[in-house]
Amino acid sequence: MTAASITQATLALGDREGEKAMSMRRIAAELGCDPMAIYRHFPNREALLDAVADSVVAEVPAPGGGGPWDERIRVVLTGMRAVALRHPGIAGHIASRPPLGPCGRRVAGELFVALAEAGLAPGDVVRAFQALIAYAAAGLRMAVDAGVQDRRWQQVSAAMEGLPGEALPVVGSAEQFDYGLRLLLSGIRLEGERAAG
Amino acid sequence: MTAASITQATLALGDREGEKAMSMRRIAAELGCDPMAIYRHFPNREALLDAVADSVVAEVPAPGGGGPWDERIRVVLTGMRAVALRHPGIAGHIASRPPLGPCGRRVAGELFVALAEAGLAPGDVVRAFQALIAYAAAGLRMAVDAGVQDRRWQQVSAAMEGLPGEALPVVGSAEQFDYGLRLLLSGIRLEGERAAG
DNA sequence: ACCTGAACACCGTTCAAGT
DNA sequence: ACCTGAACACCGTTCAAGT
Repeated sequence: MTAASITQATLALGDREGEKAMSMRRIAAELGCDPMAIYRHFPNREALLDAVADSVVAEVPAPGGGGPWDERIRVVLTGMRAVALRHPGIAGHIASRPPLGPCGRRVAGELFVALAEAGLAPGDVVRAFQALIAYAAAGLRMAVDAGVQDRRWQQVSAAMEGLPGEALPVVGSAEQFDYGLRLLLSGIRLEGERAAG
Repeated sequence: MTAASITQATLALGDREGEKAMSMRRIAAELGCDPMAIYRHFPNREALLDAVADSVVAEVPAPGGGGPWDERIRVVLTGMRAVALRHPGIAGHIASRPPLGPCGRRVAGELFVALAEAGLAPGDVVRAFQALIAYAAAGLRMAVDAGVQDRRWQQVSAAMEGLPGEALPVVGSAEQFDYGLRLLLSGIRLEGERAAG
């Protein structure tokens, strides 16, 4: 019974049975221990889920050092989305509380470096970073909820006149995510050029 | 006991005592009725919260018809954020499930029209719309969580080298939200010009 | 001192029993 | 047929009692 074994069991349970299965009682049952035994390694459920989230973020690929800054940001953020969706149980948690453990900080560091390379002023690096993380979290949430929300979203889109109902991009899809990410990166590129020139 | 009176009581309870106070039992106590009485007007708690969310979105200001498309988008989305933050109990729900009731559809319609005016192709209107809504939802969530997360976010920002710790924008602030929104709008403007020219 | 599990204070929702 | 509230199947966390 270590913090790592609890984290691992929680992740496995979430992968298998979803978000709601990761309750203190169910996790304890999975480990064959008393629910209270978990509190010896984590102060509360939130802290445990943070640890699980960070363990998932560890899988996010590191972009090669050489490429252009915008491509590196795309690799990191689409990687984060893909990795989170491979673990459906914890994906919702990652989407609502961007993980800030050691692995989360590594990813954050990569984004900071790339944004500085884009030519942004230090304060704007932080602002753009937060905007990117916010967008990534929201894109992930849309993907997580897609099963539930798709029909509702399609309703809204279809209700708008003059739009071909059949050509609509799927809500929460990788393509949709990438489109918005490219919009943000265009805005950042422009801002960096403005600051530099 | 109408759907409207239940919605109103739920909103008042949430404003007063926060998200967790809006339980079926607490709402029933507020109304002086049996918890099950609510189920005659709403199939479940989710549907009730959707109705509350939509009633809040009714307060979102309509932009004047005349202004430029990007300014109108800013008015609508910053208005949505401000309105939601005036109702802290339901703000979290609005952030995670963009409201798609009648009032939500009115707001969506305004965004669609503005994006078409920007010169985007129909399919890209939908894509950009989803990106904007995702960003708005995420910005709202950051504002809602600011009390909880601020210190954690500041940690990450402060951990990055070469950044002046004192000049950091406040996480979830209106200023931070506006910065990211302007990045997206820059990207959209560029895309519209590219499609037109 | 450490650990356990019973108990507390809740949930959303079902459903049988009453009118 | 309509309505009520007891009951079901859960929660996260506290804390007293045991070792």
